[in-house]
Amino acid sequence: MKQNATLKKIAERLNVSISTVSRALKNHPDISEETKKKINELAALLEYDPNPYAVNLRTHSSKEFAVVVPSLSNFFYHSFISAIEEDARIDGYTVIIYRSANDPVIEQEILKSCRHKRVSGIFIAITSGTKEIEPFLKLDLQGIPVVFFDKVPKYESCNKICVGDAHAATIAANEILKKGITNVLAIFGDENMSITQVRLQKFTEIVSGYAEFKAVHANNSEEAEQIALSMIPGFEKKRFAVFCMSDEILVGAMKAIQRMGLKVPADLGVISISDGMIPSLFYPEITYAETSGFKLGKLAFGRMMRCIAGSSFAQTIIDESILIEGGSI
Amino acid sequence: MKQNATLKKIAERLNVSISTVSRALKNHPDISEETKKKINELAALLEYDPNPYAVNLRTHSSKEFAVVVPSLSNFFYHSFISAIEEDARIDGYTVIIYRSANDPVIEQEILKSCRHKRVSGIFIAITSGTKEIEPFLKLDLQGIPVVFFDKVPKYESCNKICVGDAHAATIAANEILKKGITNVLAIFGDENMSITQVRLQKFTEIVSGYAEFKAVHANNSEEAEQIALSMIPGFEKKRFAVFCMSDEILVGAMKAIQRMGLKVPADLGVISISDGMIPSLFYPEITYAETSGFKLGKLAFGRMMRCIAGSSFAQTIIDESILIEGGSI
DNA sequence: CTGAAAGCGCTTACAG
DNA sequence: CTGAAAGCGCTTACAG
Repeated sequence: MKQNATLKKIAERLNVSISTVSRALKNHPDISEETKKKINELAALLEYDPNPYAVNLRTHSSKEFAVVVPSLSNFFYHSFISAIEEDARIDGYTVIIYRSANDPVIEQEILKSCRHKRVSGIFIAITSGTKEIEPFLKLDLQGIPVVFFDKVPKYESCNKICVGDAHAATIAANEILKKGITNVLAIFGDENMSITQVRLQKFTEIVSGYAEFKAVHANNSEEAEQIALSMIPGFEKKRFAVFCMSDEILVGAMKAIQRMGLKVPADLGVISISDGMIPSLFYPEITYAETSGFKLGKLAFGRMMRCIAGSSFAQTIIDESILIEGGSI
Repeated sequence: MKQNATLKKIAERLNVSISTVSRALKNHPDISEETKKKINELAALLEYDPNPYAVNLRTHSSKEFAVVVPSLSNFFYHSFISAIEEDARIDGYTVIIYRSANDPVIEQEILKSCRHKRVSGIFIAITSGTKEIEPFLKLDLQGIPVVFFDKVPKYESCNKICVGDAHAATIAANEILKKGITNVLAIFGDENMSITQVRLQKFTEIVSGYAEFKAVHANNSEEAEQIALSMIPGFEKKRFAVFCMSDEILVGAMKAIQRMGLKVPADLGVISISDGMIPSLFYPEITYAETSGFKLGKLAFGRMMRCIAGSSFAQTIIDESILIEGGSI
């Protein structure tokens, strides 16, 4: 088993002190060019890399961000994480990803682990069962900034970066009206989720008066499929569209549409709110109001860096959506 | 900013030595029950938790596993990681997830980071561009076991846990013959991946002689779509099926099929190898040979624990698949 | 320009 | 049963 190089080994081989090696490697101005040169050469040869545990123990900083998500198999979070990683790399931070499995107990354990590791900051989408937010605030007080994203607590004074639900619903609703659709089946998710409420309210506000529409709720793909199967036949197919609030709903609705052998967009239009992965699986691709995980990640990272720089002013940032046309409406 | 409790603080408050506190907290038999009791009580009160950096610096072990995957938005990896986390939790290990973004350079950086952190072990699905495996073998020599899964190198003597590619291909091929299909378009992935080669070889072996078939390669969904678009029209639609080696291929093929307005399974059959997420998005659902990430994770973890226990005997474990019927063939 | 020394928080062989 | 001491690998104020 090959030993890792240490400052001590380099110092011994070169007959200098450990301090000098340490300084030379950090390009400290005190050290002569000559000394620096020979130290850096040997370090390269030995593939020296500082032991992060020792560094952390000394400096109390880890240059490591944690991202905590309920689930990984989610294109939205994936894009979010990509954005964080992209920016973190530039600033010399490492990103570690934790999965809470949507379990508040596991979430607490992860938090504890982050605290002990003194991560530089935490990006987190909380579980649907997360009740207490004191542990998060405590971290903030200990100097570990917490930036909530997507699934955020209701509590006011914390850093939150969210998808603009009202805006996304507005975009989708406007597109429906613009296309001259007059009959709409709008399928929403779980009635208790705040994101459902916001999307429903805004959508209704815009569409009502201009189109006949029916709003229904489905708790999962199967329910959405059943609803679509039973309700679509009742609509006059002319100038008719189905609006799906989320990917989950869209998947169910599309199954029903395929099952009934209907053609999109000839027989009916389809429009949804999505991050774009699921809509791209169909032909024609589904038109959607984009909620971009990537953009959200960029915003969150910016906020985080400002927290680290000392801005303790909690702030809510909301990301707006744009319409991505896919030919389904 | 609240300070974290340390052994020293507890020792001072209780007028005992640091050594005693350390031992009491580990339930060392030398320490009297009485002393243990008061120390544990204060530790609980102060929410003492050992500084992992200090522990690691001393003991050279982290009780932390790394899982490295090319992508997160992948149901297969998600199930794999769930299985690892489930088992790791039981044994007191933490799991950290790294994303290589299918970039060999980032993969190397992650490896370096794992080495410096002296993780207890690494589970890795390599990138498609990974050429050198010495860095992995070096880790193994340094006492950090590496268990490859799913995307594994060709090199013989390493720990590999794979989907039973030959078996999955066999199941799919047999189902095709069983259904009386005589014309097959088989779309495979990147020719350089060993998984492609194995699946292609086995599939060919079984189908040839019984059906007319054409095997082609696509490096991504778009290529698969183009291939399907250009080649499907050339086939006699009677008793014809498309075989897709992976989800990526399936997505492309299904887009082409929808685009051409063909009906599944009336016009043509479709069968694939998958973990089951993508096949369930269509109607009818796609029939597939199941490769379970969860089962693979359980196998990989078992192998890892045996490595840690000292079994240096490299071993390839293969997980077998089963056929999940969806009505597409 | 360079080095000796202290200390981050822990573990553990050694001594008593 | 308990403690003093060394040491993991690093950084940095202090001294020269």
